[in-house]
Formats: sequence, structure tokens, C-alpha cells
Amino acid sequence: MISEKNVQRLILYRKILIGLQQEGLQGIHSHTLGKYADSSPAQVRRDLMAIGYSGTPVHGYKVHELVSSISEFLNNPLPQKTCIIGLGNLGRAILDYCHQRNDNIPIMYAFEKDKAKVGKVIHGCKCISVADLEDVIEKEGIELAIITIPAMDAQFIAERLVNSGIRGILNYSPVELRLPDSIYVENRDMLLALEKVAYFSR
Amino acid sequence: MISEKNVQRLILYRKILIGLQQEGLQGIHSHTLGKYADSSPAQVRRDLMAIGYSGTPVHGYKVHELVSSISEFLNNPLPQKTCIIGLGNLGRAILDYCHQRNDNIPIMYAFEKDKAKVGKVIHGCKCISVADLEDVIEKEGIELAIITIPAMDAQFIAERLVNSGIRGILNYSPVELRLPDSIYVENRDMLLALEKVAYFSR
DNA sequence: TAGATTGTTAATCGATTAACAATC
DNA sequence: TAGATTGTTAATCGATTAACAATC
Repeated sequence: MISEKNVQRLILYRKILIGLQQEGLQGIHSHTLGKYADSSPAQVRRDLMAIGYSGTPVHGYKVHELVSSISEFLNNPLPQKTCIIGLGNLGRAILDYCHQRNDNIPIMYAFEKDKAKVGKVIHGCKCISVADLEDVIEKEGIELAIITIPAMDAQFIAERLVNSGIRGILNYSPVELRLPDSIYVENRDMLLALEKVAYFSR
Repeated sequence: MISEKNVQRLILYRKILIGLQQEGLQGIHSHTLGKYADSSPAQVRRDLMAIGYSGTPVHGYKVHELVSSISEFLNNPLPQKTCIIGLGNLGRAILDYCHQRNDNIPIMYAFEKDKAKVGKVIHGCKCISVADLEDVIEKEGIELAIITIPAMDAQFIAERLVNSGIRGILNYSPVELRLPDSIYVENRDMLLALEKVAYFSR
């Protein structure tokens, strides 16, 4: 019933709606939301119907309730604890940006090789030695991981993560990870993104 | 004939093939390539047929020729000059990773507010004041831009970029840019990516 | 020749679009 | 009531899958 694309658009809608809400907007039409999200009005309506939320003729959708409905659909009953592997430039940028933007997905620990960083707290996130990776993940019940380490180490670390109980990985390293199908992996190779822009910009 | 997904997969195939090539692999079957790229063998064959490249029964595809064929299809006749806006943690991470990985998309200039950084050369990329943005982009014929600045400034900068002649934007700021349809924008909000992983990991 | 893989075609599936009825 | 927007349904479109013929 709900497709992967559906979910992706719902995530985007929520982001846009929260932004508009902060500007004081109370109601919105499928037409307007679609414009911001690059979807057709019909698409927006279908997506919202899919999660059981309806608008009213003439007045459209109530922003506040819509955000609640989408969150109810997207959010896990319990927060999904997250960790990040690697605190280089990219790791710090992600921490900086994601820190407490979504309480349902708290980034709780950062694992690092560099002993100079271990023990510090960066953006409310404890920096721990990679040697303790398995222990901490199992003990704390961490479910998600963000990988920002060099290509060379990524596969090995990913396998250790999976063996410790990680269920989903956001992979910023330029490697296609070979992991069991039960693990959800989202790859975000930055060069591929740029190549895509290069192709479609012409 | 060629869909957006087609292109995206071709970009991924090339990346995988270049990796395998460096390990010494000469030939590959659609089955194997599909495994690495999370596509079906039939999908791989269709994608490659779409760009006019055929394999041979029994032996499959020649890696070297395949990389050439894909590159021929993806690459612009002339390199597409690229700039990056913002040299915070994220900007430096991207520069570090993308620097000279694809000569056809050289990142030539970085624009920065911070005067302490202006004038320096980071990863072979000159750091220039944002005040000179229009001049440099027009004079050098820069086509693509990567945005890594805070949400607040992104829309304004994006409009300046477009007015200077930028055709495609890779947007890492957490803002949906409102730009003419002729401009190709690829959004890479890192929080949305994490939310997607959170949803699909369960 | 037998086997493995490829390209080709037809059938299926799903998602999007278009037209319409329903509602405040 | 008239107008604007919504939900619903049928029609279209495209992409994927499955079965088969072709090739070295």
C-alpha cells in the first residue's frame, strides 16, 4: 500500500510543513505543498490519503494536524538510538546539523580511531574508541549507524556493526557495502550525486 | 528512452566497474554487476543496451570497454566547471573527497564569507570571497554549484548563482530551493536521509 | 554438442494522470 | 448558490518481470 517513494515524500512533506508552521501557517492546499515538494497536487493527496489523513474541500489541510499524522506514521514507538562512525569533517558536519533536530532518532555516540578525540563530548555526543564498538552498541541497544569513514575501512566496520545488532546504515563512504538483505543501507556517495547533477543540468 | 533511474544506475555501475577494474577484473556478467548494484541481471542488461553496449553470450561484458561506453554516454564533451559555496566542515569534506576524482567535473573555486579563509588554496581549490561570486562564475563559465551553507542564506545565494549562469545545483542545505524549472537541483538533506533509514530499518 | 549467458518479446505490475462526483 | 478544493474512479503510461530464442 505504502511504497518507498511514498515514504520518502512524506518525510519531505513533514520537513516542509514544520518549516511553514514556524512561519505561522495554519492551513495548506495540496497545490501549495506540491509546489514546495515538486509533486503534483494529486500526488500529495494520494500520499496523505495513504496514511489516512483527509483534507476538507475549500480549506485544504490543517498544518498542525498534518504534521502530527505524518509523524505518527513515520515515527517508531520508541526512539531509535543512532551512532556515527568517524568524526572527520563530514562526521562533525552531520552531528552539527542533526543534533536534536529529531528526538526520535538521537545520535548518541560517535566512534573514533583517533585517541585525541576519544573521551570528549561533541554536540552532546560522546566520543568513544572504535575498540568498544560492539560492547556499547549491544549494551545500549543502538539500532542505526552513520558511516563517514574512508572507503578502505567501511566494509569491515559495517560487518562489525551488523554483528552487534545494527539494523540500518546511512553510508557516506564511497563503497557499496555487501551486507545481509535484512539490513537497510542507504548510500550517499557525494561524487555520484555531483555526477547526477552534471548529467541532468544539461 | 533513457529514464532518470537509468542514468542513476549507470553512474553507479561505472563507479563499481572502476573499482573492480583496479582490482584487475577484465570481464563481468550482468548477474555479478547486478549483485553489487542491487539490480536484477535483466535490469543491468537493459540499462547497458540503452546506451548501445552489448555483451557476448558466455563471456558477458568487458569491463574496460564498458567503463568507456558509460563514460562516453555520461560525460559532457567539455568538462563542467564546478564551484562550492561554503567551506565549513561539510564543504571541506566534499572537497577532500571529490578532489580530482572525476576530471570531467572539476571543483575549481570555493566561495566563503570568512575572510580568514579567502585567498587560501584548499585541496587545489581557490578560496574566493562570496562578494566576487557573480564575476568569477560568469568569467570562468562555471556551470555547477554545491551548496553547503546554513539554511538561512541558501535561497538568496541560490538565486545569485542562477543569475550568474549556474545550471545545476547540489544542495546540502536543509532548504527546498525555489528556482526556475530549467535549473536542475538535487537535494541532499542529511536529516531526511537518516529518517529514511530509520523508517526502513524496521 | 551442451551449457551458460545474452538479447528479445509478451505479460504483468504499479504508479501517475485525467475526468468526474462530492463537499463545505 | 457559486466556487474552489477535495476524494474517487477509469485510462494511460512506463517500468519490471517472465518466458523464450539466439549465440559463442
